[in-house]
Amino acid sequence: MSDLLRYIDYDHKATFLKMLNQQRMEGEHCDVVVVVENIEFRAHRCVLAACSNYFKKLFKKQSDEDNSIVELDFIRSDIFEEVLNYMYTARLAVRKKDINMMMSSGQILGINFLDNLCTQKRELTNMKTRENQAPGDHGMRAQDAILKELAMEEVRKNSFYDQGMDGMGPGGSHVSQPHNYSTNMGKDPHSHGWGSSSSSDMKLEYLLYGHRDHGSCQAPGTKPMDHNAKKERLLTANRPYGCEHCPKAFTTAAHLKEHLKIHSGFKPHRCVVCGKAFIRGPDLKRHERVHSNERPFGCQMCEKAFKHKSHLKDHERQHRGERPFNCGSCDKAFIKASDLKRHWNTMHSGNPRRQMSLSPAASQQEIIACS
DNA sequence: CTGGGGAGGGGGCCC
DNA sequence: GGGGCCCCCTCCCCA
Repeated sequence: MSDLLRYIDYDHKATFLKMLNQQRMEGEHCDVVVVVENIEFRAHRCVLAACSNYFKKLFKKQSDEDNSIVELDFIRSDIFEEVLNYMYTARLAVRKKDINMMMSSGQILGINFLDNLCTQKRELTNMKTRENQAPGDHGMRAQDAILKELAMEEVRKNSFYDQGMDGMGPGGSHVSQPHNYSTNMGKDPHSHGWGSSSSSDMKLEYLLYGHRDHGSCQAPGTKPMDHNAKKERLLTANRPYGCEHCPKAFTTAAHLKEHLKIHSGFKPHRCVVCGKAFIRGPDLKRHERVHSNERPFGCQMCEKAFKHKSHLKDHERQHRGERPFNCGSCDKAFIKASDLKRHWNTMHSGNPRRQMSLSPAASQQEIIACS
């Protein structure tokens, strides 16, 4: 289930879990029956709605007292069984000959990542065939597939909701009761906790793509620490909002949301000169000084000017003769923290007495994380 | 020639 | 969006 949750809009995840827990407390009963080719499949309404735009829209139109039987005639029972299995386990098993059918069914149901996974799987299957390898495990972990995609190409903008809705063509689907599929989908953020699709597209996107770089949150140069130990340490420091992808934790939900963008790999701010992309607008703005050569941070004591304010700060220490970064393993001192780090890595990294200290002038700052 | 350090530059990302 | 801190990379100088 945890893998599945990666694909659900961040804002909806809590609601989804709450509903699931509530249903568990009520005895694990499934509250909807889906009939396909006269075969009944029992499922949780919230699971279906969380994974499929089709069901999300469908259940939005129904009150809880409405019929809890849904009949589908646009999908094969064995395909639906696998789709259902995917919804509950985030594992997808599909025969090669059924990939197209699975993809079209996924489109109609508004399960876009299912479509992506089938594409991946088809390519993988073709590759295996070409390489004349014995067929392996057809079950493909959803996150692995997406991580594979991220490793192979840059992240493209891929509208999740829109494609899902477009896939539901007229006459392509119907259920036992009449429903108007073109109204109100996602427009009421309060009824079930499903937020507005327009405002959550970006969040959906990065959650859809999952974690891009598992090692990115580890401070460079630090000894790898156990993930749980790190998380525990961070969470105890009055940071209740922990990231589920890395050990970091934050003081507010807004900071966590901002941080989650890092894991998406989604960089909407692109430099028109060199094409380099950034997560944040201000970072792009700063980058543009590379091309414009604008140097807004001038030194008061000499003619020099800098593109980064922090560079000016480093530079000003030269004028003041400050060397606040002291090596704990020898008597060297440095103007810049990175110089100290480089020195320590080259001169003392084999030294078990791994210590660096700061002069009183810099003791307020936590300069370098060093295990 | 090589290694260590000074200094500038650019990016990541937390607050 | 801005401020700020930290990191790494690179060029250069010098012992």
